[in-house]
Amino acid sequence: MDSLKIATFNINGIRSRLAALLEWLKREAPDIVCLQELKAPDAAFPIREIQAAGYGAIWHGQVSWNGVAILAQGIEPQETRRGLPGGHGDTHSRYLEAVAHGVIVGCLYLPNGNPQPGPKFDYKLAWFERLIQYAAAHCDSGHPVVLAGDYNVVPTDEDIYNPRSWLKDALLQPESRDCYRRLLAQGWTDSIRARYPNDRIYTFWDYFRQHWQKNSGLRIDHLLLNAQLAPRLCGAGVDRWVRDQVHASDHAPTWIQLETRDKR
DNA sequence: ATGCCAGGCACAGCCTGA
Repeated sequence: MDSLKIATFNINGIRSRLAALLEWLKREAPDIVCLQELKAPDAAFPIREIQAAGYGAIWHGQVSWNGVAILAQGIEPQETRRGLPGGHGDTHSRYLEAVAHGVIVGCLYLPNGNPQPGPKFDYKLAWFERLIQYAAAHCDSGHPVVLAGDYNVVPTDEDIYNPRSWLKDALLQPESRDCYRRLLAQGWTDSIRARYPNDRIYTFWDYFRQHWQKNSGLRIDHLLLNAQLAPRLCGAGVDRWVRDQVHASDHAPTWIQLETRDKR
């Protein structure tokens, strides 16, 4: 291969969306996939079907909510972490990390945080602080690292169709955006924004009010690259056709391509 | 200010999502 394609996809229920996942894998053939919102316990993860599609996988499920997985084409991802450090008593399955195809891949599902203010928003910010602290070491490690997932943050007003009706939402709060900025300031590259500095790019369209049909979207799924990987970024996109299918997830797969050999 | 759709589970209305 001359490039490495890494995707993140909030699948919103892997059991309800398995056929869509398999069709997408077949058509787009990503090398690495980060999945969020499995909404299934570990025993219900469809590993057989995913292996039949040519992917190895690791997963961290949970009954009803959350759940993350990492898929790798043709190989078994080598798990390096399950859950962020700290967060005593945090039972949510929201972080999984592996080495695959020569890169360290962190797959994350950041808490939504609504309603705010309130305990759920406090949990979101506390989780974000744990991520920021953990990511600092990764950023400067000298290893190639990508942190991909559903960050549940709209970074700026350029990342939403119209902020007016979302001003009180946890995804747009100054505290949430400040956490995201501080994470980037460690030295991470927001690869979609780097690749499309002036375009409206959305990765999520809620099921209400015909938002998909009107392209009233939000950009909340992000792939962050550290300094070892950023120079290799050579492509990015959103597989909008997946969102257009009947019975689709409210997110679309979001992906980047990395040159296999470093350009520097 | 709330509901709007949608998935999952106590399979009947909730809870959660974003």
